[in-house]
Amino acid sequence: MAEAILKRERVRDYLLELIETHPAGAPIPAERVLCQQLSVSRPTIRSAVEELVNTGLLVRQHGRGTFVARAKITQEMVSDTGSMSLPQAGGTWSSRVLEHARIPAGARVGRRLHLSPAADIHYIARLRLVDGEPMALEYLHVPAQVAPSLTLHDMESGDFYERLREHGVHVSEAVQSIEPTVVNDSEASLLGVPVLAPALLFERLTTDAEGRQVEYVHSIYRGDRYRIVSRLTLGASPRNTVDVQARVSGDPF
Amino acid sequence: MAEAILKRERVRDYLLELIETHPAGAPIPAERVLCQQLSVSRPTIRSAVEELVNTGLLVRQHGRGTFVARAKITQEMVSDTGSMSLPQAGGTWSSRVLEHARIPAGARVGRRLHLSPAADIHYIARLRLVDGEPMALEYLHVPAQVAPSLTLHDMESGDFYERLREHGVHVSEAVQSIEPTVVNDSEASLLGVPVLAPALLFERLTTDAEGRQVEYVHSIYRGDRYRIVSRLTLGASPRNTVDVQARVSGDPF
DNA sequence: CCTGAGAAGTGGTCTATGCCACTTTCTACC
DNA sequence: GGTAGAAAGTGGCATAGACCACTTCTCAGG
Repeated sequence: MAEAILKRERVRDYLLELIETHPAGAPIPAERVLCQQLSVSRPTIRSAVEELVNTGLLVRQHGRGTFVARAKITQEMVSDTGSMSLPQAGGTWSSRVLEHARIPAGARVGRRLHLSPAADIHYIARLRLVDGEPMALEYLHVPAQVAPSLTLHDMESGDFYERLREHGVHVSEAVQSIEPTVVNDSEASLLGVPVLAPALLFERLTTDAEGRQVEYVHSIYRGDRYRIVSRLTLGASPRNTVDVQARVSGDPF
Repeated sequence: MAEAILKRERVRDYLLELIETHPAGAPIPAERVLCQQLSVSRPTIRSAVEELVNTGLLVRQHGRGTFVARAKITQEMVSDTGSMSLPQAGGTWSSRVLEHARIPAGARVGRRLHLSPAADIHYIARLRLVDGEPMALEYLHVPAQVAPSLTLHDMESGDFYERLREHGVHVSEAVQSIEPTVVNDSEASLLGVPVLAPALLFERLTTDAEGRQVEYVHSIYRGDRYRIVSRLTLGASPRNTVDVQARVSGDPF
């Protein structure tokens, strides 16, 4: 499999170099200049620049130029397309399984899933990382009765709801709550933040087409790395509606 | 701000029509066909399609075609009030004005409102209560230049955006971020919670139809009394919902 | 000295076109 | 009948060029 060296990627890498070596706010060469320097056409340049603008590394200003963004670490906002999961920010997500078992639900989880505390559930605890850095702790619970043959591999899969569908469970809706909290000792050490650091507590209860509770997720997200951003528009529609607009564009300084 | 009818937007709207009228998984016309139908060039088509792919409404498959995405995840924020305000929980809301002045913006607020730090703003700090019990602290900033004759009464009014409209300011959109934090000494005493208690920090930057920043709001909500609840449904159309997304930020304001 | 008009440079949009890579379908050969 | 291969249709990448909109700077004219 030879390297399919795309010009667009070559340009992007070149720009990333520039971004790293230039201070925030510094201008990068004009698009027409880059064309000559890299021997590619302007649309190709624009495509590469656009990608970096979307990820927040560059800021374009009409008539002035293109500049290195103020906060270089800002990542792109991603709308999760297929699977109904927690909102995921840009970067490379990975996860490490901390614990995995088939255990009784217990009182708290049992109440949420409308189960007897003695009923078995599939349980998995994961540390979720972005670019190798801890981002969140996630505790997933699925009643054993709902999907008896669920495997660890199923629960680790990126498209978990697809796997559930293969087990005959058709997810239909979920109620999610978000509240602020602070991390305790064990959470702090797993996430690599100080004890009592601010964090977001997500809870999600998912229901299938037959009205059964099929999943309860409890997550702790690092407050210093995670933030919820929403864009509200007042338009023709009667409510505060917004069509999926992915980006909150680059913050001019 | 006149309509600068961009072809790209025309194509996008046309595609949105198709997406709404076609079932999930249905193919949309080939790019070269769309070119003829809409009398635009293929790069323009591709640009519009790309936007919708990024927002998760379409799926492209090399060699096969472009299809309406299978399931869109939408997240509806429970917000009872019609106007574009912070989500408000049940109960009787009231507020107590803590401070009110016309002062220079200062560096932090100035940067968000795109003003010189020396530019005047209307400033009001309020303690918001629910059923007589403190719920949140709210700090509202409006550039004096935008609405020179704004009064305290205007800013205290329930329908603040309606008052702004009477001053010739037509609010059009806002970007809001939510992150976890803990309260400091003064916040703690005002809210009646212990120091370091978990809280939610809301920030909202509002823009008017002319693209001016017209309002910056900074609020601290008690974590023990306030929680965001959202209902996620699978397969619904994104209309009349608020899509919440997230981003990683290394430089929180 | 100040001011305003224009030049020059920037990003923003769009066109017309070519070729490549992948998938599906149909056909011709065995 | 089965199968390999060509053909057709799709999206993926890239080019060269044109014109527009906005910003900044310069310089002539007051």
